[in-house]
Amino acid sequence: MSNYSRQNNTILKIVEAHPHINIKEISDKAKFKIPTISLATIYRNLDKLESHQKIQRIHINREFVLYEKNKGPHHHFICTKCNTISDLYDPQINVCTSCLSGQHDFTINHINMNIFGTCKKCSQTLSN
Amino acid sequence: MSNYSRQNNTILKIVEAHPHINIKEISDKAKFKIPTISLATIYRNLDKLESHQKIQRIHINREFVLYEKNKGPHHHFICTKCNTISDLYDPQINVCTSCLSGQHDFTINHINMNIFGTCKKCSQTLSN
DNA sequence: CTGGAAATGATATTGATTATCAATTTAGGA
DNA sequence: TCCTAAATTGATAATCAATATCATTTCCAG
Repeated sequence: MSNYSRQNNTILKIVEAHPHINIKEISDKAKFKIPTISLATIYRNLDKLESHQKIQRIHINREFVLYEKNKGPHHHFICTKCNTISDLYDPQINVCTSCLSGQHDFTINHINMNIFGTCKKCSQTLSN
Repeated sequence: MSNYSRQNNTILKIVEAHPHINIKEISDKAKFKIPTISLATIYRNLDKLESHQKIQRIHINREFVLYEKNKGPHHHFICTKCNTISDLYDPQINVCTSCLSGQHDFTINHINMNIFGTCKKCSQTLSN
């Protein structure tokens, strides 16, 4: 029993098929599969998929809103030259966050970390 | 020689006087000082102050855009119950970030970390 | 089947931010 | 002090992502 509509399944598959994807790209790909799909339906289903924890919405400085499939806790590196985004699962981060929660009088639900810099490829290209 | 306009100085003082402040509050306070000030002027000067590194703009999950005076590198804890924002200068974070930059093949320019959770006060209130 | 709930598509609306442009202010040299 | 060019401002229009509305369609449980 698929509790989800065709539109919903289509959108989920699209998000799952790309490491990070924005609304425009989701919309284009969804309309290729279902030409009549409405933008409102896309927003609605992205919201639903997120609240059902099938996908995650990530925000990079207001400029970018991207979706990715739920990969569990991780962080992002953004190259400010080529705008490439990489996932970071560095265990050091977890060590760090457990330190934090021990040192402060608050309980942590989740941590959102964006690391901005220059990727290896762009560093090499720039040294011309 | 103040290279800055009255509007600019007024806006800077307002931002400096509050730990974290949003556009609406800035606008209200600025209009109290300069009733004819335009919203466009506020946006323009906030942009200018940010590019001159007098203030920093922080983004909390697209919902909130806040301004704060330039306090150097730090991070934010957001209580999801009362929406209070606290600055974090934890040295562990710096240790962590230098680890990161050593372990990956990218150079870090800056790190944006938002920690979401429940503050002490709200934790106590909730245990009723 | 059938009726009510849920989801959709089309479109209008909202709200934050940016763009435009004429009018005003500012700073510096004659 | 006066004058001009550049910078800034205020008012307003335009943009754009996201949300709201609502009639229509789809989906199931009975």
